[in-house]
Amino acid sequence: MNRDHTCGELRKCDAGKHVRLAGWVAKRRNLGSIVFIDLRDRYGITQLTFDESHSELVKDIRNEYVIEVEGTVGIKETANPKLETGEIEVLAESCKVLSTAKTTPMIIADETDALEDIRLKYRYLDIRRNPIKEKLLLRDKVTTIVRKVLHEDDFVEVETPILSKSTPEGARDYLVPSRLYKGKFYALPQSPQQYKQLLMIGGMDRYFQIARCFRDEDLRADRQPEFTQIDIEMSFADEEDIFCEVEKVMKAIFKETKGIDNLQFPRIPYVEAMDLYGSDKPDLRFGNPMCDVTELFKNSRFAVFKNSIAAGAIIKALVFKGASDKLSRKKFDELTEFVKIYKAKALAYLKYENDAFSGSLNNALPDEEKQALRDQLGLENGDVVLMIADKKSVAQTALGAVRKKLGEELGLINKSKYCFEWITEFPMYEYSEEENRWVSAHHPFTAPRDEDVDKLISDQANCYSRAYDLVLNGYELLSGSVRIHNSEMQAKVFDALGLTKEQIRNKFGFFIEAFDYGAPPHCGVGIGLERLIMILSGTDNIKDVVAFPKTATAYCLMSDAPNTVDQDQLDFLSLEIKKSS
RNA sequence: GGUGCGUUAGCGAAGUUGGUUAUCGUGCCUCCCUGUCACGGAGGAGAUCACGGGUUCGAGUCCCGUACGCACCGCCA
Repeated sequence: MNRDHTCGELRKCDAGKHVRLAGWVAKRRNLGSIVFIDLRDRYGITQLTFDESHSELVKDIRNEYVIEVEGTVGIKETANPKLETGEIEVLAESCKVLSTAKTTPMIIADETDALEDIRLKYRYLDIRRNPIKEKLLLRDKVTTIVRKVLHEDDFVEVETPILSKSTPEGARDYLVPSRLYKGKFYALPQSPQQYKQLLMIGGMDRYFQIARCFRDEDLRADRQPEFTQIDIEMSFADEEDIFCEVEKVMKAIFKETKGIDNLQFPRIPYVEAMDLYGSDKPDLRFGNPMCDVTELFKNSRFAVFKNSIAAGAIIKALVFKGASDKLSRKKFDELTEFVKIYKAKALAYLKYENDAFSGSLNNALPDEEKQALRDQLGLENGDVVLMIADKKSVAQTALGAVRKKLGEELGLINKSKYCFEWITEFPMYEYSEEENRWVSAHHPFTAPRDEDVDKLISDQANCYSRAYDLVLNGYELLSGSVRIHNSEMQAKVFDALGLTKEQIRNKFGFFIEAFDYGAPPHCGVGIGLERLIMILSGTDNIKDVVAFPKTATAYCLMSDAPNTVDQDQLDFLSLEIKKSS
């Protein structure tokens, strides 16, 4: 054994003990004939003190050397309140170098000097830093809680294949060429969706898995190509059962990691969320719902409004109370550019100050319309109202994005709050301009609402499903649905998606067949583990909570994956790389 | 697929209207220092200014392209 104690555990009461520690040299302070060394391991930092008679021992010790030290625990003359072990030091009597280290390319401390790309290239050094280390430890704590809670409720952890079958109708798959079946490919699972449903048919009843998922789509600050899903499925259950189970898991996690036990889980139908917040994942840590003022301007003397409405547009308005002195002309110009990202043509605004209006709409709108607007929105002095007139989906999402942006910038968000909400009754389908057909909004195994069964084929635009998301602080934390469990219903959905019998058999054959042998009603969710850890640890960067993350172009700066392979490897797989055009 | 921003010693940044030896902080090395904990003090080394092309008497600085990084839109059943 190189050590009998860790660098995080010694306290005042250990004074006088003879101990042996091992770890990394975090910092060396040489005061002449007395030398201090901060020794770091996973558990913390302990100061080693080498007095005059021992300072020769550490003459050649440099930062990040791995050393083993024996000594006696002593009390510091003045304590360091910043360290858990700040009251003690170890008066070193020996020092053995277990490993030397070159000068590191980044400073290894809570506050490093390096930017993210250097940290990713030397991720093993980054992991020595508390901010990253703590998130990995939190992740472990959360999965431990999840396993405990679910096992208590009779859920069974089952592992499903990583080498699986390409999923049509979804994200792009990562493919793995087969050696034994030339020209054929395995796909890495986008989620264990079909397997877990087959486990229900297999009578597994209550299943979960901490499951790796892979999606070959472009990345974002909250999206990695491979990620982990806490995947849950239960039989003989509906929304109430699964919501209850998920809420139980969330309550346990927040209780044990944050000491919070008053979580609320309100439910908002999708249509209402879009209407009020312009998002299917609204951040409810602040209010500021949008209002529909289309009716008010139907016969407006402002031609732009009137004509837009006549052409099918709606007008959404968003009020920020008391924000008039915080939003400058320059800010409105910036916001006008911002909404263009979301395809909105323009952003109009009015300020109401000293019982008078000003702003881009002030001259365009007659007094009576402005007063009507003031009355409908309940405007008071100091308020600002932002408006977008556009087709419904654009007006909603663009103004919703403004709500989110200004909520952040005006400091309306209470960062210590955790606001969950269930978004329910998602649309069954959405129209794909690319493919010129209706595609599943969730996935094709999602059950429709009972009252919308007759719209499955005849009225796809107004057909809603039993799919739901759980949102936390504006992040989509999980998605799930009640699944279809009878073949007739499933056939109708495939029909609505425009799939031929041939396509259905090729794409979903084994899966559909299973439903002919007795499928229980079932439903489930997949919880995005990284997003949960991000929120719990207060970061907005998913890379911070992944041990070895990829860059925005899905590249690993540390290992240089993906890489080229030897010709024999390609030959085994009968693969040939096309010369790029 | 698209938009925007960025790339200058190990790391992080500054670099003005194009002008001579590229600046600062930190890290690193050497020396001094017995109570530091972001120790302090003195000295030193360290840069093909991402790459390729162009404009110019002259380019870190202006233009074009490429690569890489970040964020966003599309995409993510």
